[in-house]
Amino acid sequence: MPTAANDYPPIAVTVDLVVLTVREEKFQVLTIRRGEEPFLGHWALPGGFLRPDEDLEEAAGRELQEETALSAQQVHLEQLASYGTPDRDPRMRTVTVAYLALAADLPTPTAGSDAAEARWQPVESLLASGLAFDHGRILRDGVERARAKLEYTPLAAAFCPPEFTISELRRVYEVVWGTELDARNFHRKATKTEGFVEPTPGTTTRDGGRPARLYRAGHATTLHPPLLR
Amino acid sequence: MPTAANDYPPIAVTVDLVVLTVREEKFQVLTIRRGEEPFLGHWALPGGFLRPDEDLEEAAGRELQEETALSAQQVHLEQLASYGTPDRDPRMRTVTVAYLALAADLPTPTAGSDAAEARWQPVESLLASGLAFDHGRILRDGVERARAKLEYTPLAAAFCPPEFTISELRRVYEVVWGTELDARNFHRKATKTEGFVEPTPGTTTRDGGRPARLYRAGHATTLHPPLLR
DNA sequence: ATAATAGTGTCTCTTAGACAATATTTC
DNA sequence: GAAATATTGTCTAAGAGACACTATTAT
Repeated sequence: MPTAANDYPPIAVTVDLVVLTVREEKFQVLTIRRGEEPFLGHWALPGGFLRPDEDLEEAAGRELQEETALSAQQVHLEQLASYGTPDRDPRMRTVTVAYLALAADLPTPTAGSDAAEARWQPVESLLASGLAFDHGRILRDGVERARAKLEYTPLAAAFCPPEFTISELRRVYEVVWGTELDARNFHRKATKTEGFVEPTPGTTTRDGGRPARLYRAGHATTLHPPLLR
Repeated sequence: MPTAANDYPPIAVTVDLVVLTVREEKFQVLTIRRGEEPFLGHWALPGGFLRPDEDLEEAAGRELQEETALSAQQVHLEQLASYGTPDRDPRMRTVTVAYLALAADLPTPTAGSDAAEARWQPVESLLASGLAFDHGRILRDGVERARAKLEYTPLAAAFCPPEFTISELRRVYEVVWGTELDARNFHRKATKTEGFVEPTPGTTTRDGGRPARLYRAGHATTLHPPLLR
């Protein structure tokens, strides 16, 4: 209930992105190398200021476009959480709204409009080596959100190209969860869970062996029953 | 990545609360009647400005204390989401971080430090009659979050007093979900799901009939298996 | 005794997980 | 044919939901 906005010093609002993908059989995140202090040379999550006339999700989509050349149509984008610890940025008081983006492993340039270096990095090693600001915590939260959502939503398909095989979908689960799944039981569950995947006429042999049917993402928003870890 | 904060006009950051409880067999939310324009006389969610030295959750806890005299120890408090549509407040640009609070039906004064009138209202009728600002959307998101979390977390106990019966726990599910559950099957699931509830030595007859064993909330953070709707 | 709520047992159906068997490719 | 992956089928154990039945209180 704003009553006296001027009583308080201004707070900068930023939007940060946790862009996740499955790449080379590893769960990876898009990082930017910082070109200035503080944390010069450290890796950080991409992000930037909220502009005066932008909605939050709009700002997230714009940053995504600027940093990855991925359009919001090609990725799943959802709000993750906000972070506002008073000293999270030593220069000024900032509150950041973090967004989670899940993308297929496209041949992404990963070259942003900034001169800053951009790179995909495996989530686990990056969490161990550390990130600028409180981005380690943000990444951890994003990874946990993604892992949890695979259980009860059809979101694994967001890590796949528009048409994919059941094996490709299964590998997403295996890489994101870090577990092994029985290919035969997974096949049955994925194809029988209402609205998870829908078959296309096509097949492919890109994974070797017998040709596999190609599927598209279904229309379900929730998996019944869930695919438990 | 803040580079030039002064390039942009200041944005006010507020914290709003969706405080939910089960009261008189209905799913209710704490509302405040607005004492000034805009939306004078309309119902709104409690909330206020983020102070210069406060973390987000700290501000949420403070507002909760001010509005309900409930301490953060007595309620479950978690971040819900942030809302920042440019015109969400006609007076100025604001971004609000909404928190979800789940409380037992204590004999709450519901009299805040403000002179504003505070009242518990049934969620459904309030969503139908409308709320100030975008608080209808925030409430809707909070209600949906609460409903979903009952499925796979032991959070229903947050709506109960420290010691409760299985029937009281079941009524939480029935009221929040708006469904009827089989008392016998529910009893078996609740008591057998690892870490959901743990028995105490006591019993009570406050619900009538045969004395019921009293339980406390268990230590689990996730229910295996989930209690599906 | 009757009403009310608590709690246990039983039965059936569905699903999960283990794993055998078959199908269709490439080399 | 051998190797690789896809897909279907079968078996067993566990959980969900329907519901009979027993237990313990108040009136």
